[in-house]
Amino acid sequence: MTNAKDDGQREREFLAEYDPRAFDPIAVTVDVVALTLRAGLLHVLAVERGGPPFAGRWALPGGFVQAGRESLDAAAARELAEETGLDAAVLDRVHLEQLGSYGAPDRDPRMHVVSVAYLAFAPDLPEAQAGSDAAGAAWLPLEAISGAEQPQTTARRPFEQGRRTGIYGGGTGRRPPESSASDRSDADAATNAARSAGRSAEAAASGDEESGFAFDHRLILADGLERARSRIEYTPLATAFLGETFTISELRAVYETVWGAPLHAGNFHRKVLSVPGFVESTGQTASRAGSRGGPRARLYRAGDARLLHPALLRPDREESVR
Amino acid sequence: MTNAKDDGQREREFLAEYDPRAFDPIAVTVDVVALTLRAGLLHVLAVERGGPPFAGRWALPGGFVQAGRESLDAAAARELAEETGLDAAVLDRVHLEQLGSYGAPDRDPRMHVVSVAYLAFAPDLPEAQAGSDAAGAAWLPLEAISGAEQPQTTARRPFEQGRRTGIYGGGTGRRPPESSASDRSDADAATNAARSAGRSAEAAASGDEESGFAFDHRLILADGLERARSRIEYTPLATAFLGETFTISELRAVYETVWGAPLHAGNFHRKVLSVPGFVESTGQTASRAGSRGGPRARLYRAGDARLLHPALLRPDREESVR
DNA sequence: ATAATAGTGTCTATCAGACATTATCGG
DNA sequence: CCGATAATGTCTGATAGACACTATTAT
Repeated sequence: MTNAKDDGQREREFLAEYDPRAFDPIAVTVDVVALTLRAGLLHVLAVERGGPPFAGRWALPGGFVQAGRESLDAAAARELAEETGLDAAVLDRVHLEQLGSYGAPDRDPRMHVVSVAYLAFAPDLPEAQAGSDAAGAAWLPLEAISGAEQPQTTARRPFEQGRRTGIYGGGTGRRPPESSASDRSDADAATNAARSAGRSAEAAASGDEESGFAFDHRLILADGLERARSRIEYTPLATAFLGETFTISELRAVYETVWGAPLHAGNFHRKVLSVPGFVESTGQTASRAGSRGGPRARLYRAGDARLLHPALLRPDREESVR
Repeated sequence: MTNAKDDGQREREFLAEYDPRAFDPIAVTVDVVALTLRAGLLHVLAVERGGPPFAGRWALPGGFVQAGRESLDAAAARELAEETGLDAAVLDRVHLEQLGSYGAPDRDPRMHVVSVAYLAFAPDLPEAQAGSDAAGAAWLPLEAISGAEQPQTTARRPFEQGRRTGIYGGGTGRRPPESSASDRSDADAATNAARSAGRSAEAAASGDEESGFAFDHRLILADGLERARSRIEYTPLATAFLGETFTISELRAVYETVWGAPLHAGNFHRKVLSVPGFVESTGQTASRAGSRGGPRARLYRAGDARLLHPALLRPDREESVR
């Protein structure tokens, strides 16, 4: 199929003449949705923009990809490191994966900017450090931002209201339809990348007034949260929110917080231990019990599975699925 | 938090002075992994490159995003339309979703190019039309390309070897370990976007000799295939490979071809009909039976579900999961 | 002592999958 | 007629979830 004549020659000539500036430029940035658990609440890393556009507004940590010098993954890791002030050792324990790309022409008022978004799961980290071009950085509790990106349940904090029973805490089995599934509920369980790009940015160039987020970062955040909820179903990544060792209860708290729904302690316990490779015992026991008593829990560490089989499926979303 | 003083004024001044060419450029392209079923085999749309780099090699259809004028989704749809020569009516029936972004600095010899990859599911379409900068376009049968991106089963064609029983065709239940899971098997079932970006392109700037694909398009294709296998588990998108109406057997053939494994006809039939919103009856019957006889099958069309609950899980991959 | 928790046992409805059966059609 | 297929029925093992119970700890 290929005329092998002197392709190499022609390619070299072509490249010598190639002018990278011969077209309208599009800038490429990475933005990171970095999630962590602090005091039983999901937090997202945010920076306060130091300069225009959107000076003074919150934004996801991120920045321009260094052309010709780094991959997208490397750029995301670099931005995350700059904004958290963490050394490589700690960053090794942070899970980082690509979320999706956002490229509406008007999502940045300066020019056409394509942002490759990343999703990070981090254990509880020290306070954030403001990077170079940011006025400040902080872990924002998600509840303080908006209610729209919360799960389909009305329960905001898992532990507050009357305890429900059952691993998926339904009591009577399935829960009532509740709010007539907003358009956001079409976010796919497996991947929601399809929704990510090129939507005619509702809140784009003007930022999102309600949340205070710059650009379309509130949309990216919402997609990241939905992805996080889905990821912990099929992967052991919930352990990335915890330390080296942890108890089953701590792991359950991760699920309850990310999903926003209480789970049945007993069933969850048995289920986690039954999934091969999810967690492995350390043989040790927590030095102290919980603040409200109870036996001291055994300690586990993350297993070697990269996928959960069978998966830990979320509470039924039957009605919100159509 | 925002000093509302004269932010608007400062933003306008800033934007007036902003120079989009003040930094090293990165080009942004979209590339489409367009899949279809022809004669019972998965085919991918490919173009033969008309000019350097990689002149004469196969590549995924794609091209540069038009700066400031189109979103990523729009660019992908445009490239797909150009390369297939289809009108908007037919393209409406093609499913298109974002797959992931690839941005290794050396993946294109010309300059740093970030490619946003898309995945398309299309019904059987007429022959492809070569676009402007392509020497030719064709639907390539996947088997002719390489074996590496095939599913974990050794079965290449579902219908060939001795028919296995059971919806997931195990006969004795679980299948033997088979090949010791290559590194590719870590591809996540829910989403494999994490693997997509910035890998230090093994076969990057030199293209992939074995497959004949330019750039890192063979990697993108492999990721697209894995995503396709996963997508039809949790979504009704398998119907996107079929016409307006279809029989359950035709739908089963889609699954068998994409997964590369035979399924049990009876169990599959019952399962599909039991998932709410997957398919809905047209009340009609196929005008003719299959080539080898049998009763005429009833015709269905795609239902209104966007997610399958419960999902149609793939045959057990227990051993390949760790 | 009281209350909450860790961990385990058990029961039931549901479901995946193995297997069987009947009716219908093409060759 | 023969063989393959569509569609349905039935059985079994596994599992999700409801519920109960014991032992252990903090307050």
